[in-house]
Amino acid sequence: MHDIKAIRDDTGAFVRGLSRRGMANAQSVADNFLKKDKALRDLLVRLQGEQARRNDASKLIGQAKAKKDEAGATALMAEVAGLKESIQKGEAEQRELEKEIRDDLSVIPNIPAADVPDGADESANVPVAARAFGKPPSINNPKQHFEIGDALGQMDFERAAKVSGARFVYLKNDLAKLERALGAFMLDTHTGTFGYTEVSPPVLVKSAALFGTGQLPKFEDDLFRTTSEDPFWLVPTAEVPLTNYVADEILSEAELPLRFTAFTPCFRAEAGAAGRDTRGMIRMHQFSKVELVSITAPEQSVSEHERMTDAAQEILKKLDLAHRVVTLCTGDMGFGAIKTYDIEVWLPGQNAYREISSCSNCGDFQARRMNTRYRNAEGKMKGPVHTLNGSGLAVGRTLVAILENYQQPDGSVAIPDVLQPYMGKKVIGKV
RNA sequence: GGACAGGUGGCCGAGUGGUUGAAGGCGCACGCCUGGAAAGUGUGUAACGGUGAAAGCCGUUCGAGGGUUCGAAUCCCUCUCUGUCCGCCA
Repeated sequence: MHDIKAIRDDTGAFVRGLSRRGMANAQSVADNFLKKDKALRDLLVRLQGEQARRNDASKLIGQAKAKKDEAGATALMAEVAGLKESIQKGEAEQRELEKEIRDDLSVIPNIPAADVPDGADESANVPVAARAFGKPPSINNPKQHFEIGDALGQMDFERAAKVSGARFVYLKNDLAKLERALGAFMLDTHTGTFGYTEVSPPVLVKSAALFGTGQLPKFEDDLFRTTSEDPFWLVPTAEVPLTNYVADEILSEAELPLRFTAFTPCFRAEAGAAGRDTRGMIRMHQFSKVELVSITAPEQSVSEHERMTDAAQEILKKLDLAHRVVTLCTGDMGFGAIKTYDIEVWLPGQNAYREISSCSNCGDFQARRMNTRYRNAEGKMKGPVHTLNGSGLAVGRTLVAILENYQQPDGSVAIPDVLQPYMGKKVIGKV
């Protein structure tokens, strides 16, 4: 959520930022805000003058009554009665205008950071050379993960379709255990090496939480929800409950940054993704993910973003999986982000790098929506915090990457060294 | 799901229609006192918005939203959250 004052004070920056995102009518969008903002402030000047007169008169009425000056009181009451209608009308107008501004504002995306490359879509994303890791392994006739899983008899899409429909899967035996092992390994790394606090959060949340992180109101179609009047929503990512943990709170500067990690299922309707990644586990309605969230002071967020990306990459490094990192261009970034790194892991079966993590700095955008602020040590209010989130990592896709990168000629799958203690074995074979 | 009790400033806690943005306490800041500290003592300590060069002035806010009234933290309605008990239950 943008600060209307920021739009007023530097309209040019607002328009340029939205234009870089590909919004064609950014200027008229800004003009609309300026017009409504002016109308609201003009209204407030008038309304507050009337309220001040009413308040003064009401105090005088109290004094007159205390002195038994009924005539004086009656005269004052008559004066205030005239103001009443005008004030009530003005207040209704004020509510209406404020709601309009908020509703308009709530669907405007964040402004990209200065160092984010311009571009319309993913083809304009820019690799971060210094973050590249490893080389794709040479594998003869590599199989895709669903072929491997099916041959092992431990990955069953047919039965999942019978029970739940498309985009669901049953994992069994060692593959089910591998998912659990990955979650534990990722959590242990983030808590042990990077100081994140492990959290087991709710995965059903109220609408306000999804507004806070920016999924609502604009992206309702991507979400699953309950049918109740006041619905619960299934979280599309643990970013939602982890970030909203601090919603409507005033934090103290000394406790920042806060770092949370959680291993949860995620639920996405994948509306509009028809025909994409229809085979295998790449794009599911339900998948598990280890999420990273940081709440920081504004001046900390840029370095925290690098640190968070380091933490996510560390998982892939320990698993010895080749990957690269790209800076998303303006046209490919999510709604709330000012800058995003995507981590893409090599999938031999697809002969391609595929996204396995996305780490975003959201600046104060979510903090404004959630109303999360902080005070300094002297107790002075410093304003909204910054928030960041990243996958550390998508567990389902990590499992896919392990199957495809560690596949053996005999159809078995070697278990990466760091996971062997969690799995209690070195190879996954046919049961 | 049912019953009852509650949501007041950074925290605790008074306050049931009138000069209350809110007593008192804690905490915090600054000063006095002290060799230094503690104790004691004095003063000050909300957010958001409007206006203004600034000082300041004005408005709004006592869980949220409506309403009654000249005037609401105080009365009415709706919602929400918390606590306790009952029911149900992994």
